[in-house]
Amino acid sequence: MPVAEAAPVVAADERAALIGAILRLAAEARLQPGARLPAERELAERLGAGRNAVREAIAVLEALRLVERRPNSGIYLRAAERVGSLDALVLQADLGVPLTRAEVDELVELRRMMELQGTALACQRRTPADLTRLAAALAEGSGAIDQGEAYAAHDAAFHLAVAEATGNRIFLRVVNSFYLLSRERRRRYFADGSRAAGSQAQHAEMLDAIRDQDAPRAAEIMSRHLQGVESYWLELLRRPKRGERKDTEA
Amino acid sequence: MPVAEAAPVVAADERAALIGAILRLAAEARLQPGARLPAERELAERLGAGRNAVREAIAVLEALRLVERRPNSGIYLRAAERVGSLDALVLQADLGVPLTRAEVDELVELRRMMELQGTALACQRRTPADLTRLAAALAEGSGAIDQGEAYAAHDAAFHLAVAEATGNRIFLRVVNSFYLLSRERRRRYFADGSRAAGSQAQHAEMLDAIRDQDAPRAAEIMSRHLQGVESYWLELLRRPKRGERKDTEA
DNA sequence: GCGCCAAACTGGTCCTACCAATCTGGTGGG
DNA sequence: CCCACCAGATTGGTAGGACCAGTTTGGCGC
Repeated sequence: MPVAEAAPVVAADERAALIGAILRLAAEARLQPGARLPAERELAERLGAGRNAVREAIAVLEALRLVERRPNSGIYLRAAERVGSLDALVLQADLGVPLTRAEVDELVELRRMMELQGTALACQRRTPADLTRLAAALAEGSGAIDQGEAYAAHDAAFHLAVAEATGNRIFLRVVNSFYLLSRERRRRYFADGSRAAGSQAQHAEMLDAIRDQDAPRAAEIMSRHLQGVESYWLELLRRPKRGERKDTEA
Repeated sequence: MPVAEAAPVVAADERAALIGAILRLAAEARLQPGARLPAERELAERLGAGRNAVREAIAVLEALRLVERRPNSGIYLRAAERVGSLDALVLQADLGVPLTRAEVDELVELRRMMELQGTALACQRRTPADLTRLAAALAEGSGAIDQGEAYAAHDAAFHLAVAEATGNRIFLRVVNSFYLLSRERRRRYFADGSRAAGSQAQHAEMLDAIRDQDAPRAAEIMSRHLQGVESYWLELLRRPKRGERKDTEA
């Protein structure tokens, strides 16, 4: 992994930075799953932090199933790439660790799968309250465009409103994690201001279809809608802009 | 190697218990999203723990997006039911907090959605290594039945092997979380030893279909396969056995 | 060469002491 | 009477010390 890399964009909290530092340290040491990490006291000293702070970071890593603490023995890496939590990825994204090329592929595929199913479900179950929420999200998006404000968050808000309209809150949680995971990418995507209007128009179409409970049409619109982002993401993978970190990571 | 379903049985470490205690405290106080939790020092005193332990617990809750810490201000509840992490549910399950009736409904629906899609994908992409893994998982399941050992973990292992055969590791992560979430239920389901054989037979069929890349057939088998568990789960909701906690929770 | 025990090490926990920012309440000036 | 302002209490954030109870290890004695 590209060592060092001074503060990437968001200077995540110092606490979060500690988590990142520990992950980085494990990566640099080429630790395999099952390997033991340095002892808490040593981590604290090496990272220039108190043992207390280190323990908090480790507790988080443990909750995300990246690490296992064995009392009186040590802290051990887990096989994260197989069964690590989805939120472990979200955390890494928060820390500025870029997604692997493969992870982006997978995320794109999974997002499409779930959004299509979600759209169909939303058509079937949307309540008046859902329609209100969707309309509100849409309106806020329009407002943002008119005011020249950042659109990315409003795009996410609309899609999450669709997910919420499925009535399945666990589904909503998963989709929300996807959006947290791709926040930075979305921001960059909509940095090109011309994209917001197109997205917004498709959202409007989608809302109509959902209101009419026309699942096939809604799914078709969503499919078309996703196409834009997907091709952007996959294109980015093909030739990363200079000045950006490569999307390679173990 | 069978994917980690390393059921610590008593997952309720004292540390984890602290997390549970804090959640319980918030629930009992009927705290709404946005409300402030007691200060760390007060939590420590009220729960009979050190501030240190409390802070670790809070750090985990924050990572799971159940809570937000505002420096020099306080700890605030977040709107967990909308955007809380999926792993927050896994954590709660580990702590022994039963799923809501609605959550079980949603989990059943979501699991079906994803397993069906996953089966189709697995048919399309399975590699020889995947087939080997699937066969191994199947064989271990048979072994467990012959030896009269608990089958639940082997059931999960096979399904996770299918998920892994999709080649989409993020998909695998999500499905894995589902399985962690329903571990206790699965254990109870297979406590009736007669169910293992039927499950095993369907797994074998499924493996055949995946080997033949016959997606429609594999999906059909999976659908039938899921039916059993689903009706069991939903039936449980209708009339909870006495002696068990009711599945109602805020 | 083997077995055993003590010392070192590990995570788990609590405590104290600060810091810096926030929030509060009261007071003094207008 | 009202408002601006300041001091003190409160809060999360962090460092560091001190134990405990197991585990691991290494060396000593047999």
